[in-house]
Amino acid sequence: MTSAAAAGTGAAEGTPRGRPRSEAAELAIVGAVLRLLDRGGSLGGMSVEGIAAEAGVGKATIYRRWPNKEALLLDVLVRTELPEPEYVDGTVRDVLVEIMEFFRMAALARRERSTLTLLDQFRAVPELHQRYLDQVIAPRRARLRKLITRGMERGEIRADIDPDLLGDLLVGPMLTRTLLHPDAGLDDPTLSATIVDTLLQGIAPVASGT
Amino acid sequence: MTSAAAAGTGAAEGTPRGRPRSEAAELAIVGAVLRLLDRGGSLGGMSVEGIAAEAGVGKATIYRRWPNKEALLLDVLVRTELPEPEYVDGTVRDVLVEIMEFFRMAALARRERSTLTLLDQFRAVPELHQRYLDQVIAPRRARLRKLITRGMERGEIRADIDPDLLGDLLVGPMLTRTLLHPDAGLDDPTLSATIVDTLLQGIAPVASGT
Amino acid sequence: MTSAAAAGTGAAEGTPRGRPRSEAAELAIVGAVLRLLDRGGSLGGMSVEGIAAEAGVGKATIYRRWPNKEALLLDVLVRTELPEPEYVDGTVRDVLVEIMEFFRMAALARRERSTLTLLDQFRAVPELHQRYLDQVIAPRRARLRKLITRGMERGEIRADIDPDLLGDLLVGPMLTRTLLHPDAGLDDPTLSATIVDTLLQGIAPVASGT
Amino acid sequence: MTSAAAAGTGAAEGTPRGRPRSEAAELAIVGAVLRLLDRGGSLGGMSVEGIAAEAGVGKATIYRRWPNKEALLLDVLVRTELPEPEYVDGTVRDVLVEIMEFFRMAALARRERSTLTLLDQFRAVPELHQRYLDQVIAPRRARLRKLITRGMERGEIRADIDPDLLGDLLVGPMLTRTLLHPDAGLDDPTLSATIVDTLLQGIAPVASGT
DNA sequence: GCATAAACGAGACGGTACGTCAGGTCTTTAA
DNA sequence: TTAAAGACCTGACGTACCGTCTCGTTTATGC
Repeated sequence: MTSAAAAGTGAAEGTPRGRPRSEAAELAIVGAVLRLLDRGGSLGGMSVEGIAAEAGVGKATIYRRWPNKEALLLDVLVRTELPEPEYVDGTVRDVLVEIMEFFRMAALARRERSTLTLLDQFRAVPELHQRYLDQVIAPRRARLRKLITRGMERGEIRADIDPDLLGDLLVGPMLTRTLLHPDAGLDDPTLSATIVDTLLQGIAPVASGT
Repeated sequence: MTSAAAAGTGAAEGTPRGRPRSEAAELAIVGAVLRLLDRGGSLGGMSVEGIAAEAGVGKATIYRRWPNKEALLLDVLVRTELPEPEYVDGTVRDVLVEIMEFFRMAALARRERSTLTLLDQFRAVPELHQRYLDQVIAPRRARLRKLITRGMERGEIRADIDPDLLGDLLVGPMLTRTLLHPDAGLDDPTLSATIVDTLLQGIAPVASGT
Repeated sequence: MTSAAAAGTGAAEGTPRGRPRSEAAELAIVGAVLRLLDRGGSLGGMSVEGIAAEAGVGKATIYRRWPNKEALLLDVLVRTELPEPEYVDGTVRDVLVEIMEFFRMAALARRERSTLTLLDQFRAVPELHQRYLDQVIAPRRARLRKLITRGMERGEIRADIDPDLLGDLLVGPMLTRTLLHPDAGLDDPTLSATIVDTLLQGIAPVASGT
Repeated sequence: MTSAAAAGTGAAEGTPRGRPRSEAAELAIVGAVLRLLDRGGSLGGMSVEGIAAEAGVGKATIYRRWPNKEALLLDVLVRTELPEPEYVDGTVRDVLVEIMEFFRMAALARRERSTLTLLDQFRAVPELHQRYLDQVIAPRRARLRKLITRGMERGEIRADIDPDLLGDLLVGPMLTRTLLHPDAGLDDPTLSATIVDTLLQGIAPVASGT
């Protein structure tokens, strides 16, 4: 029905009869949502009528593509997910810092916080909730986990730690600073390095090795 | 204005004429919200009319106490905040584990996730946003920070770390598991200890091995 | 549900709880419809949103009173039915002329023509169709029939005619001139007398003529 | 749905080259309207989309032929107007009865009543209103008037009556029974004769000739 | 002990937005 | 070129809530 369906079904739709969906309209809609977000609107406070007006599009054109408001908003978030750079080579520590920088930037993009709103609203539409987790969160976690595992194999990270827990330890501070004390911290360019190094060294006093 | 105002202003209300506010109604309202939440409703999808009906109360009785829906929902969350136990004595490590257990329990109470929805919706009502941060988050952070500082003074924690960052490192995994992969992890009773110990030891391989 | 229901049920509504329906709003709605009609709108081309806007009223206030647009419009027609004067005494011929004048005036009120639209639209909602017939048409017919019967008893009208057919013969020309050639005839003040007299005399040449 | 029209119209599909089915589409459209009418639909409640679907035709194919919905519906009515028989010879009384029988049959065809809906809807499109009056009503009236005039010349009808009024007196009962009390009367085969004879004789008692 | 005054349940009020449907136009592919 | 299919914008439909405002009733205090 929407691009989700397109992603799901392989192909073989048969010949599409009738006037094809206007790609321009689709872009106008997504663009309108982003424009309204940047103009200070919150995701939850957005109305389909407002989006249609901003996009210069009929409401039906929106509902032809997305079954409801939440699906549209989620889709916009998925589409605007920043492209993660290729983390080429380097010590695991350096790549971790790089990944953390990506998270920091994504969070700073100020859309992240609103995202969480949807995660809750989607309890009523569980497949959407799952879709966000699958399409945005899971890939991030997978990349992180792969890097961590590699670090363990190389001997740069202790091998007796649950890689998932380590991922959470890394991502966690980004999340708390996005949600719980948003006024502080995210714009410190040394934050990523500090987090990674602190984790690497541990918080116990140096002498406590014994 | 509301019970918040009552808490804020000292007194000097003059003599209250007329029929006093029914405490029973207030309890019925809060109870209705909790009942609806437990029944699977999401915070965002809740309607004042539904709450009033569930509580057997007129809408005006709600609006007499809270200025709008968000304030009511936030207030319910604040009121149902679990009472934090007194963390008496013990090594810093043990107390940290205890605190983390409290966070884990609060998150498991399943209200936490919905809470985040409000944090975003409150961008439109910033003083409510601030109030949640002030009344729920800040106290938690303060307790945590105090404990960390004490740990540093006692030499149980390295003193060259930003205590706030350390707080974020501790709380982060609880948050990620609440929001980003809720299916896993929170019900593991050893989680808190694992997090604290991992942090204490660091994730780098033991340099001076053997 | 609406005034129809009120007319139907005898009484015993129990105590009406809550804020009572605003009579002002009801008047504003009906008034708005009439204003829009006078401004040239056709009954069929009228929108509930337009009516609500013209009346300065929320749409829900309309739908609280009438279940749909057609019911509202029909109700307006029923309410604005001209009060028929008391046809006191006089020869049957004179009273018939008087009645016909009433019909002519009602038709001239320019609402009659639009009424017919509803009569057809109501095929989908038969009870409304019936209601118009019952509340507007039937009373008119009854009055006419009573007068005709009286005329027969008094010997002023031939007794071997179906009174209903006679009623149709009288009303017919008003109807054709409203619907089928509206540009002509209705504003001739002698029309009613001409119809009645033509019918009384018959259209065949006077047998015992000369 | 695609070959529905082909199934409906029994026409030869023949060579699909060039311009295969201009006329077939037209017939399919008109046929679809009549089918929907017979199936109980009202003229006003008919949608172009429904007609197109029923006809197995694209909406554009309809709009290529008629400028709007009303024009289509009116055209269908005009096309399905019963062919009026040649009223050869006989006394004027007999021919009048014959004409009235034609009106009665047309009214019984049950399309007449819906017609009236259009007459009102056409206030917004006055030239359509006029067209129906011109193409359906006026010819009927002309024929009637001609006959009446002939009757007057022959001395079978009083010459001091407005022929148009007389036409209205004749047609009126058919109209009232179509619109105002549709349950009664139209299927009585003696109705036409009764109306004509009643009019000829007049409704005043016989003695009143003086 | 009786008047005053405010709170109470109920529900109507003017609005805004929802998701659907239809009107009339435009744009594809197939024949 | 013409047809079918169906997308496009517009605007109305009838519904659900928002936060406010009467209603008639109930329950405290103060004169």
